[in-house]
Amino acid sequence: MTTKRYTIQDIAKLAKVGVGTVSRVLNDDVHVKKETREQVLKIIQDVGYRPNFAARYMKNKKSNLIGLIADQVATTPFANNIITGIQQMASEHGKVILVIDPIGNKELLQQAVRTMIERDVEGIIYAAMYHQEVTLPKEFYQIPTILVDCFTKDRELSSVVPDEYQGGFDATSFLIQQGHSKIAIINIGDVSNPVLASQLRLKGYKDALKKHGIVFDKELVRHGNEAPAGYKFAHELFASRKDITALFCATDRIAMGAYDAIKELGLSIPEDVAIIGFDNQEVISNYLRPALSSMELPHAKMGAWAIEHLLKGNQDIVQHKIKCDLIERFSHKA
Amino acid sequence: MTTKRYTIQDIAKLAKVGVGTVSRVLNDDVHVKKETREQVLKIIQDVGYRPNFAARYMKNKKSNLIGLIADQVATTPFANNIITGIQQMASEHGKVILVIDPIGNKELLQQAVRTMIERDVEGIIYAAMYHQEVTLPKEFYQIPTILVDCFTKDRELSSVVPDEYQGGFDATSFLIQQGHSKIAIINIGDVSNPVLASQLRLKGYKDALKKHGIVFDKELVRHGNEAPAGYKFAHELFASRKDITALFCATDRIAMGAYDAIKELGLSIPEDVAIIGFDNQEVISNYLRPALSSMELPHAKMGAWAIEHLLKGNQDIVQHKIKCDLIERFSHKA
DNA sequence: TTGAAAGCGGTACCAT
DNA sequence: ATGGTACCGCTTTCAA
Repeated sequence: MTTKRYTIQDIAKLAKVGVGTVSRVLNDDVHVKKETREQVLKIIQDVGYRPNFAARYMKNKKSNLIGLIADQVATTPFANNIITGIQQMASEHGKVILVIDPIGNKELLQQAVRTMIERDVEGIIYAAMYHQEVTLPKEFYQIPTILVDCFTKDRELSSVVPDEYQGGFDATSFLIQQGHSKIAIINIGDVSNPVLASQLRLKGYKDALKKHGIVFDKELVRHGNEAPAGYKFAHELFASRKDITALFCATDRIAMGAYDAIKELGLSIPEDVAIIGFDNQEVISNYLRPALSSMELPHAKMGAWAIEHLLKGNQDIVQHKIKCDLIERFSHKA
Repeated sequence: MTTKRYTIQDIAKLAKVGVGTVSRVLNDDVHVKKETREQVLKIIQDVGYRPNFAARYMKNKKSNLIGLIADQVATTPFANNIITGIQQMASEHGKVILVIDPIGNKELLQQAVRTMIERDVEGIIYAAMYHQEVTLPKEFYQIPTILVDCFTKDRELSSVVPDEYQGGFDATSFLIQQGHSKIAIINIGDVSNPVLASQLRLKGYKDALKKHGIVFDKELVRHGNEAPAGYKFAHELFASRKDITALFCATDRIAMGAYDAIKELGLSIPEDVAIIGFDNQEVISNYLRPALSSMELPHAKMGAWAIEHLLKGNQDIVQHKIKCDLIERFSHKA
């Protein structure tokens, strides 16, 4: 296996032409006689020759490489979506992706950027596992970088994040348009130290209420994480307040827990209560009974945007937000 | 931005030494006077010089690159696990990963291998989205390749797959040891045209029964896909056969549907029925109430094995199976 | 239309 | 311990 690799010289010799000529046919240069071209092509075929990329690079200095630093992909259920968005878009532009996961380690991160710089990537896309502020080593500032689902305090690196506020606003507005006015919300995180997404989604919720003249009732909001919180708070909410007819869960996982509680309470979805989730984590939203309508976190779109912005070559730094769309399923009336 | 890139010549000039010397300090060669080294190092620091990888490669011919072709990552909920397994192991060996997703397209696949050959990857890891037979273009055969979660008919490429049979066997044995003898199974796929995992898991189930002297009862087996099948068949099963005390679901998603049916039937997990899933798809198994015990598909381990086998440099082709471990949670009695 | 040769940025060998 | 230089595989310019 891994037999000797042929070089352009080998091909030239075999075809009894100069290396220049071989190079020309490789690059579809018109200045090659038809027969010569065919002859060379045949030999290339026969021996299975492939030009060496590094050698090419030495001349033209185009790496066609994009670095993707995806922190803690393992624990990120959405990672595939962003990787796919990036990868697909990149492929269309003839680019190839180098991935490194520094698994939350500062040193590995530093090393990752360096590796990428050494390989002369045309840019780096740094993706966090959830919408947050990050601090990055200075190397990032010497090379075109796009942040996905995160941003730096100094705002000197371009970023693309979901529009959490709009998501919260639209989810709530949708419920209101469906005729609901007593809309509870189980938000993510801690009231005292809320994550960004939490604050923004709640603000969207409040503003939607206000816009429709519904007074905000703080008894209707809870904060917690994951399915157990959804379960616990849905129980609390529906036990204490019989007037609630709709529930907005800041996470599909929270909704998953809420479903259990609601069913235990003998309430029916969507007849007695309408539910909207957030994240659109398909394994959950699609398989819940009834399937859960959810605000989609635009991971693939963020990835695609990142690549496009990178390849545009425009060095302006921009902070871009992408809309969260409501994916309608069956957790509310039509 | 992207100011001129310094070369080793620039550094040599600035440090007033020869390029050889700079190269030596870069490679930690001992034959450099301490002061000279420090001087050079300082300049490298100051200007932020990083050696060009391609130029290095031209001499030593080591790409330190591994190609990962992950087909349809987007639709594969486990992709992160295998990517992580590979990526982490690779990093430890100083390797870097080039990822391409041919999204199920033959032509893109062909192109992907070529790109990888051009970049002189040390090997390719091809990962499928679920355990299956695949047919690969001939280029794969000219370069060290490891197949993850799949294999070729000719068996001339090394592969690593989960031990589905053992998974089915162990899951069933576990239930039997818990005192169950009426164990239903909702398997994946179609009876008439079952996927490999389906056949193997079922065989494991049957053999475990036999080993413990329990006669196989074909009324206790169903075939279907995803949560809706789990829901439907669990209803059927428990309505018609009151003697069933345990259920083995060939997929956590199937179990998810089964949970709903069982709860609707007023049965309790784990008191009335014990359940074991398969795949250990954490977003589901972890968040179901009660959390679902499940046979883990060893994605990360397969990825790690693939890299290790690749880097061992041993060109023998081997078909490797990895054990599926039972991740115990709360869907059965302790 | 084609061949010869310089040069990309490193490494390593040969002198000194 | 250090500098000079050939060379890695390719592209491109120059001459023929």
